[in-house]
Amino acid sequence: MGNQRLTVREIAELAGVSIATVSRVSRGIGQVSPETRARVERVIEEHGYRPSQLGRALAERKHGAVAMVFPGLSGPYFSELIQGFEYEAMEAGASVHIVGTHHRAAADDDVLAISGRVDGIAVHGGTIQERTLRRLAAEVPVVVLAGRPLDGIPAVRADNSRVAELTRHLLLDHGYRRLAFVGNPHGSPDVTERWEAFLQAHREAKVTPPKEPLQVGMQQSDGVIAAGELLTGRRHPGAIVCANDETALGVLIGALGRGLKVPEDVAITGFDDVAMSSLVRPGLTTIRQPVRELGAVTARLLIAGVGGPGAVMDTVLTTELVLRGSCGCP
Amino acid sequence: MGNQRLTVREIAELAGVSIATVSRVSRGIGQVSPETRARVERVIEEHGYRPSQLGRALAERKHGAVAMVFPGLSGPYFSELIQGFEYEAMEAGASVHIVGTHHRAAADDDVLAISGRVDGIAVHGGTIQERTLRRLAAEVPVVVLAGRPLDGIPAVRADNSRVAELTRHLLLDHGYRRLAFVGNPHGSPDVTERWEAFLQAHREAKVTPPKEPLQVGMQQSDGVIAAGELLTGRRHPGAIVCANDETALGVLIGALGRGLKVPEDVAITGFDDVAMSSLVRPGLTTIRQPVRELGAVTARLLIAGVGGPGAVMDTVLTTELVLRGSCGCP
DNA sequence: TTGTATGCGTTATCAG
DNA sequence: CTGATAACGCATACAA
Repeated sequence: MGNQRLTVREIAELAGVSIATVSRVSRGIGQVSPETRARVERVIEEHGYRPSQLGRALAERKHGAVAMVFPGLSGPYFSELIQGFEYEAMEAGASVHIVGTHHRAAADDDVLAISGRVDGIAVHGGTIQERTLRRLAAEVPVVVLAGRPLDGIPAVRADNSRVAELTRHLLLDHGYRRLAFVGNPHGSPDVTERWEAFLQAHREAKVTPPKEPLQVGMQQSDGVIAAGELLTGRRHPGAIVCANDETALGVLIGALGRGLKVPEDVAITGFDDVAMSSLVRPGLTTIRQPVRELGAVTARLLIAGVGGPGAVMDTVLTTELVLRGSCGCP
Repeated sequence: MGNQRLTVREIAELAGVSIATVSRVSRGIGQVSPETRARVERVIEEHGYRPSQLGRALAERKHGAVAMVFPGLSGPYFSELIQGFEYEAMEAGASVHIVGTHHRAAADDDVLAISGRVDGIAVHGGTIQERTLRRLAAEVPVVVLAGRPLDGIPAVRADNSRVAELTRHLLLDHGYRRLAFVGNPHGSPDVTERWEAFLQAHREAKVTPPKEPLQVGMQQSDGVIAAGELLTGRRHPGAIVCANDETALGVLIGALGRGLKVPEDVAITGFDDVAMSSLVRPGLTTIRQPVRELGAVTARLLIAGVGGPGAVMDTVLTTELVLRGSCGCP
């Protein structure tokens, strides 16, 4: 198992040609006589020769690989995102590296270290420090995924401002007066924009927003915790706007577990429109973002090559308000 | 953005030393005088020099990278698995590649192609053809993840035979007579073993098992479909044993959606013990497997180096029966 | 302690 | 159409 691989030289020896000819045959380019080609191909086939990606990458000064950096693989959002990225990259013939930061101290170093192995890196918003990001971009093409463009670093993201539309819907169409926001803007550009859109809608509607968001993580368990915080006292908010679907589902579970009725006692909304959101009762009102497409677009951008004159600096994908039962809609 | 990287030669020039000395300093090994070291380190720091992983890998004949091949990133099982693998590999200083086959025709080729970029590959059971697997193992160390060892290829997996214990519990403790099995053994070694354990328990209990499993996929939506198949007629099974939690949750949703009571009208069990399984009502009776650990162990094995004399050929992690409400337990 | 020279596996540029 | 040879960026045995 794991035998020595043969090299061009050995194949050349075996086929009685030069290494240049082997290279031409194995890549299918250049002028080679049919007989020579056939002979070399036979030897290659016989010995299962496969050119070393390493040697090739070194000679071509190009890795044929891209990387994606994200905090962790928790929940359907990141699964979809990575899947979209990976699929698109593989289709384009690029190998895919992943780096989960997992809030490790060494994460920034790991990200910098990987810059020497890839032609481009997609960094999920809020996973590494800004200075690390800048330094990284000085070494290799970078795209910020789910974050804002920074200096010369382009971004691919979804339109978070639609949270304003959702908030208006809750305030104006349903008449809720006291809304809560669940999610931590620190460290997540997405959550920051959603919180800002939430505030913006309050200002426009001349309704007093909560002073602060309820700062919890992005996982379902965090939603359960949030429900505990928000729904204990007798005077709880009429509607809870969550930064993503996973926390919203956690809040939903927490609310139902407390014997509250949704949306009669409390309305709940999310962001993402993950699969589960249409399956729960009541269905979760949310904002659909094309997560998979987000990953795919990022991969395409990275492979096409970022930077250069007239390059795309900011790609914002549209989102869509999805009304289900949890906000009070029928 | 994406500037030219400096090479050893340039740093050597700038520091007024040879490339060998730069290499020694950047690797922190070998004998270098304190003054020289300090001078070189200053130049390295100043210019943000970082040795090319490529050149290094080529010279050391070692990539410092491992890969994991899996069908797709659907659901918490694969998220956890990859996370365990990735975390462990990064801790060990190895970069991580991922390859999703997505049932693509070119998948086998992609897997073979990546063999030239890594020091070892973990292949999830049932994702590529056996002959591809053998061929791959001839080129690079391979570990089968969630499958059986094959020839010289070692495996890391969970103890699926515990499904027999679960099945006995349903047959003997609860007295169900007609059980159904949801899952497609073809193409998944795990499901094959679970189905066999299911049959085995029936034989031991002298109860007639169903002739065939209900062959659907592994996702929640497949469970919903399965519920449609199994729960339409008046005479449905008393208990439904699902190949994994995700389908079980789908069946649960389908059952509740039909107005059936769980477990009174139909019992449902799963496999994995994903987070959601303890949150739903009734709680899902299932078998807990250490998914994350599975990924971690695989990464460790790959990095330690497979093959060689006295190497571990088969690692089976223990599983645990988790009784909750969905089987009829209080 | 430091430097020189060679090799790692490929591609690419020239001659022939 | 084919071959010799120089990069590519680094590590390392060997020499100084």
